[in-house]
Amino acid sequence: MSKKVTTIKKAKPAAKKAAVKRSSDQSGFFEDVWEVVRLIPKGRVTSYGAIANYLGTKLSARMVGWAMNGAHRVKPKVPAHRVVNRNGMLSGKMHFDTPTAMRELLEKEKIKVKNDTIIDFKKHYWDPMQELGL
DNA sequence: CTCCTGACTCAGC
DNA sequence: GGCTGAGCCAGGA
Repeated sequence: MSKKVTTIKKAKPAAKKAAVKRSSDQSGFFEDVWEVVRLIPKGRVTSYGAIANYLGTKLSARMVGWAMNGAHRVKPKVPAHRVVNRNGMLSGKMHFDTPTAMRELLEKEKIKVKNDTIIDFKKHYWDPMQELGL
């Protein structure tokens, strides 16, 4: 059975934003992700794989996105809008308050976004290992 | 405790 | 060159 197939669900409900339990904030892994994301300079973007690789979990870029899931409830604001998939597509825009919030924020950073995809993504690409120094 | 899903990515067809 | 399948880890039901 495997997966659910490729039918990508676009219209996804806002889901529950409540149910916020700050009990498991010791994940460590999550904090690391948020920290790296917060280190992303303005006008720069990075991919999940880059962060995952920097953390050493390159084999699981998913976890990075998972960490973002909690980024909404973290105290310091996490520029999740600067984190996109390796394609530069705003995959997580649907998880923002509004589907256009991510694009608005990116455009505010002088980053061109077209069709939910960052133009010249490679140019705005910010590698934590390269900038932070492995 | 078990099963599944999930903001990804790579490899295979 | 686009789509399918499988792998990864962690948290929620």
